[in-house]
Amino acid sequence: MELSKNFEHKTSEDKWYSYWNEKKYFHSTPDEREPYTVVIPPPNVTGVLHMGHCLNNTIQDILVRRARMMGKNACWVPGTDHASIATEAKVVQMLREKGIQKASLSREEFLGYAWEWKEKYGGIILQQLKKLGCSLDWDRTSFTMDPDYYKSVIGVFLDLYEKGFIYRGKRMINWDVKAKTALSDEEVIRKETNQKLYHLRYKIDSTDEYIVIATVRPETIMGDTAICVHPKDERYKHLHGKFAFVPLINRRIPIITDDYVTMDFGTGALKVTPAHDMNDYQLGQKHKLEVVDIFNEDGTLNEDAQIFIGEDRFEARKKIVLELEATNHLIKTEDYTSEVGYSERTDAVVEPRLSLQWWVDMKKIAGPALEVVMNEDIKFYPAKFKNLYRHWMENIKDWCISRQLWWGHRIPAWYDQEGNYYVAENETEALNKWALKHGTPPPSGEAGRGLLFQDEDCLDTWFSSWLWPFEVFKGYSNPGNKEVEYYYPTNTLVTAPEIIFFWVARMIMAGMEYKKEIPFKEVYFTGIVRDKQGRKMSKSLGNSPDLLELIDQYGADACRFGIMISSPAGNDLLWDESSNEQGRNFNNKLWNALKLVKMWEGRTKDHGPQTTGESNFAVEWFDNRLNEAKTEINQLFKEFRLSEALKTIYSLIWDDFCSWYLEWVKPGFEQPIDAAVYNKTIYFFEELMQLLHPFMPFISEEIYHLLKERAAGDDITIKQLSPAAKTDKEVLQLAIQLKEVITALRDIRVKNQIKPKEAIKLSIETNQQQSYKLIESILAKQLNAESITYVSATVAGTISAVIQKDKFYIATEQAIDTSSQKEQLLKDLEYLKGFLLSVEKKLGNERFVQNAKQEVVDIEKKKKADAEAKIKAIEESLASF
RNA sequence: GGGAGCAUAGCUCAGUUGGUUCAGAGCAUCUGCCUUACAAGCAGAGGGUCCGCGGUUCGAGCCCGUGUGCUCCCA
Repeated sequence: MELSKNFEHKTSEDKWYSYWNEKKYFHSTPDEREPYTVVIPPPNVTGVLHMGHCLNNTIQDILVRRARMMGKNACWVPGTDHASIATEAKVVQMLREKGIQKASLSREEFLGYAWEWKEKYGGIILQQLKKLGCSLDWDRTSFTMDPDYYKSVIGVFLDLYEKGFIYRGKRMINWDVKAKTALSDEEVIRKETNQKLYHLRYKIDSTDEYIVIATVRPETIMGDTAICVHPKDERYKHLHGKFAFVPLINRRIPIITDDYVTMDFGTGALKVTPAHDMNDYQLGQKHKLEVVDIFNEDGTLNEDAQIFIGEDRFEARKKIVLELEATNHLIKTEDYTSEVGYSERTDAVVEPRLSLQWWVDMKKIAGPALEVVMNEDIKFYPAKFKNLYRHWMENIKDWCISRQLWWGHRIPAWYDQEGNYYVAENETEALNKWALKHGTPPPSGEAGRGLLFQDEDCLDTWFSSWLWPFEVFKGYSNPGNKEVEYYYPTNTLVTAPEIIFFWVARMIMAGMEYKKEIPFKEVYFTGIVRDKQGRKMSKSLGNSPDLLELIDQYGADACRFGIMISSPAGNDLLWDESSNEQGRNFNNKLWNALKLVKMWEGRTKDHGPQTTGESNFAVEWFDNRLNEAKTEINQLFKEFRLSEALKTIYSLIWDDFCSWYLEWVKPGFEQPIDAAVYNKTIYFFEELMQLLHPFMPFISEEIYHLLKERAAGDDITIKQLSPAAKTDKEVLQLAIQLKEVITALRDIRVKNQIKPKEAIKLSIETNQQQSYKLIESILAKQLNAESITYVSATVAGTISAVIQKDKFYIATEQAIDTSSQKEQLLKDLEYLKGFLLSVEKKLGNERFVQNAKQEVVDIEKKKKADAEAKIKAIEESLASF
């Protein structure tokens, strides 16, 4: 069969992915084998694949595919989460484009549109994972709002409420004015922002004096209910207990003292706005200050502001500054940088807001989750994240779980007219609780209707995704079922460190609370994908390439290679498109090696002229080298050093297999190849493809099938890796020596400008002639030597070289440039003498000989002997000039 | 303000109880090759005060202290 010039990734990818799927290779059912379970970090339904997904999912696929090839029952569960804020924003936008206002719709109508949107777009990202080659069990695709899953989320809420772990409370929360919902602390991104610090003066009551405060938020002065100074601040001592007037609205507010105030910041006088600042709120509670909330939920000013009613907060800021200036209240303006909170999803500046929300009391649930990480029941890779985790867990704050959104799990709480609430599975249950409280029989049918109304809010998305590791197996909705018993705890969680608190910590809490067992045995934290300049890839910067385009251009295997080769374990990676080129080039290399081997297929011959030492040694060596590499790779996988494992495989294939082995066994032009060597070569190639398969699944499957005819079902995806065999150190060592000799003598050829086509006559002066006999014909072929002879003295009129302890003489037609040789030998000699000196010094040091381990001393002695032998050889060579 | 991490070749990084000829790899660079698998390639080469300073040790890229620079997380 004629092979194409290059590997054609497009046809190969489609062909093999659908083949694997048809064969159900990725589908898992419980059996007697050991399970290897991975649940995908559910991508957000609104998302499309980006480089972070590429890294994260490639890693998972590598682990899963390798487990599948090592006798495990591998199960990788796909799915998505409902992403309440992001999805609701998308749906609202879609409606707006259709000319529909959300406010004009009922909750049911809105949810109808939302589901429609989810059905249409929500699966895109999962389809994209197929393009990447991910071996997910598609029959298990889960969604956090699937009916059973939904019920479980509600069930968990009820249970935690019953246990007293959930409460409702009025507290300061992060308010997203765009999405009009509360956010948890983790959903707020702090960014350095350039601002202005305005110095404003407030008139003191009954005097002509003023007090000057500094603020970045002049638009909130209408919410001021005090001015606070440090009790020891001499500048303000005479004002203690007095009152000041808020400019423009003339509210009379007290001047209070608290050592919370930093004297040397601003003017040392702080305006206190309890409704609109976290710290001011606490100060307000301590001093029992009035709370004046001047904002609407969309960030515009309300009637309590008295002025600029209906204006947006930032518009109001501009206008009030002008007004303050006009009325002579603005003293000066300074540039100032500080951190401002932005909504993770909408990028709106977060408004601190006093609000009644639902909370999880984290101190009650976090304990066991800290324990299992600290004692390494759950192992973190890299381990440095343990510290971060501990710090957060030990300073844990309550979790605000209510969101003022419709898309999500609706909070199962019902209110009566008197403001009492009843947490229950459904309205009937709530009515029962209401009846119990009021000492009446539960109303039925029409009588109960309209009596209670359900909480309008829904739950934080993470309140559903923290159940993911067991609920994808219905571990809560159908406890003790066969699947969850088999697959849980899962094995490896692969995720980004930025969601360690959002998700990882909370999954551990949920696992410990509801399964009394860890949710996963190890967590592998990937790095962040950055661009060449080290900037995080993001939509707003526009520095994130389109992954599907890259796959189209380079192929999925090349993209997987590109991201993995530049990804040191657990560290951020600087990704550059050129790494995909490296992947594509590697594909090309593999393809060409295949073409070479296939050329031999019709030309095998039993005991042909190629059955010589060269092939035997080459085969024996590569067999050992392969097993040596397998052992290394096993170890690297144990330590999650996947990038290193890929580098090892890359070098094994490119350098050892292609550059050395194939050249050593390659027959002359149109010459036959020994059948035994050919079969061994096919076997080696297969083994290499198996090692490579988890990293580059498509081309490895393709080549596996082109190497020879395969029986039905003989596919690399499910072929089991054979264990690493013991290696013969002598063979490996001899090959290293052989390669060194070839490289050094090639260097001499280049330096003496001997044309590649020009044959040389090689003489070797050595005391290990037996070893050279084994590799003689390889040497001859690799160096284009027409003859190799063994000598016991210098050969006159040749180029000489000293490699290790042996001397080599190259006879050529060309004139010899002895000066450069001599120069090189002198340089080597000088280095060796210096080296010898340092070794002798070490050995002459009594304390070294006494203190160092015996093997270290022995090594030094060997170094000394080797150096002396080599010096002798060089000196002899030099003498012959 | 609190905590964590990093600093090794032009770039990205290995360097695993301190001890081989230990100063490495890949990419990039340079030189020579269109050698019948591969120019997306082959052969070869150059390149580093292991951030500065001090200490421990027979011995430090590795351990300790300190300074500098950078990054991240939390307030």
